[in-house]
Amino acid sequence: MAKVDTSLVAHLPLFAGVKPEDLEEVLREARSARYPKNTAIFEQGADAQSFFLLLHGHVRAAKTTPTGEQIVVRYVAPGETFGLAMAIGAAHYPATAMAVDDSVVLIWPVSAWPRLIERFPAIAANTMQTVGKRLQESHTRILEMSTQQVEQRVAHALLRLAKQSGKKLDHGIEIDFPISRQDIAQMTGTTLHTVSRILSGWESQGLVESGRQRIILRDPHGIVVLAERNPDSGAA
Amino acid sequence: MAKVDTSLVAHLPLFAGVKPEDLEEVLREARSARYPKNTAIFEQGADAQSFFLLLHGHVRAAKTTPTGEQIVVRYVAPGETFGLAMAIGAAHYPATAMAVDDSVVLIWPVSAWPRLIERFPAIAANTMQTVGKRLQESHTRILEMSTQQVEQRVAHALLRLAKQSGKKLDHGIEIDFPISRQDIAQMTGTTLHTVSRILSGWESQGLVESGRQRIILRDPHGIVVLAERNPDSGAA
DNA sequence: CAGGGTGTTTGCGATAGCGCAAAACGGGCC
DNA sequence: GGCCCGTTTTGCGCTATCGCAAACACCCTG
Repeated sequence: MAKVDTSLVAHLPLFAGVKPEDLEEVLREARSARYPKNTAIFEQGADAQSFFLLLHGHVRAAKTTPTGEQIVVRYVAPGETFGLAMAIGAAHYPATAMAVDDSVVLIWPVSAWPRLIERFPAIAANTMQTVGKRLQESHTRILEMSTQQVEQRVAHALLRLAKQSGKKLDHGIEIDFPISRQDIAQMTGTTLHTVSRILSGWESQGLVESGRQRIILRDPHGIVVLAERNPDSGAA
Repeated sequence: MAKVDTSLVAHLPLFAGVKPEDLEEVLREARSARYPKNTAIFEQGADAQSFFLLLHGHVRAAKTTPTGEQIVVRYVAPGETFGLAMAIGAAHYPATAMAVDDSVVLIWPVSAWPRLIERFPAIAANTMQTVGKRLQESHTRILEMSTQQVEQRVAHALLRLAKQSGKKLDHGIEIDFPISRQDIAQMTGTTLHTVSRILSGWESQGLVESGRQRIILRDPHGIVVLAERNPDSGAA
């Protein structure tokens, strides 16, 4: 297993406030692993034995209901942590993590957590902020699901994905990992059919360009307008 | 301002792992205050200058959209903390807190937080768990909003309220604070009209008894059945 | 005890979005 | 180069739920 260069991760929010010379000690406790596209990293309900930092690739965290329905909790971008169950006192992972692209992660055993935060309180503080931010994002999502129609929610979801994982092209912004209509439906609380109809519509208006598991925002500003427009103020 | 007896709060999750003799020191940094029914404790967007522990009463945390729509983030029960913005690194309160009943709270200035968690790391850990639990509850709520119909969501919401703040009566469980149909609508992502219709239906089936800002679950088990039933498996 | 105001109930029409089904598409694999 | 499979598109009918409006009920106040 190749050693991870501290300079590659020193700037990450997780390590803010950790002295560079200490960082090596933190990394020594971790191992790295590669997960090919479409492999599970951990399963919902499994014992939370590790926590993770994504170095390369993209990971989808999804939650499944007893009846088999799924929602996408979030997409993890490089530099973000995931599988923090133990930090919040959960013994089992509350969701399933799947690599949607070939991905490389750092893995710490949960047993290292108490020692880490004792030696490096900044890590605990940073994690607290991360969890807090996710809580606020969740609330935003609930707010949107409560007050907006599907089209607006899809617009917001795409804009967030573009911001988090967008690759700038000269003719727009491309979501930088494979994502299906079904995935977007599971992020916005609708069906793949409705998402497909919406994207088709947008495509014919030149707002997006899309294909199999691929979406390019051709007119991000136009989508912002859609996202923010009051539903009953629109033209016919 | 009356001194708060440590024995009244020693058992709260927030103080788990804090030695009783240290508790007094923690409480010395707080002041207590009383908020009459229907007064705001803090407003969304205001500077987060304090964090709170509810001693008596009930508090509603609600978030408002730019266009004036509201959702209820949660109801705070006695013993719970709220207004933790600063713990998660937010400079402003992300929601408005309003006493829905005459309420008594302990108030710490945010400036006390760094000192507190340094001297009593258990408090930081407990807060982390609290925030983590709320995050999971948010995800559950998103899951429900994505996959269940309104009637089931209302059922779940009432069951949660009953669990958190239910008063046992011989003929059922009463939600122990004033709550309107509108409030329930804002918890479940629907309209007060739909909630009213649902409750009327349940009332005629003997599942609940309700009135002005008052709800009694007469048949909690029956409501559990509703909450869990697969929508398309029900009888007429 | 009457008045006013907030919360609740209910009817009715409108519709966004679902659900099902089938066809078209695309692309990788052999 | 053809085949197979997962993804996407699209049509069509259906209905859960909204939105508006009006009538009510209840409580607190004066």
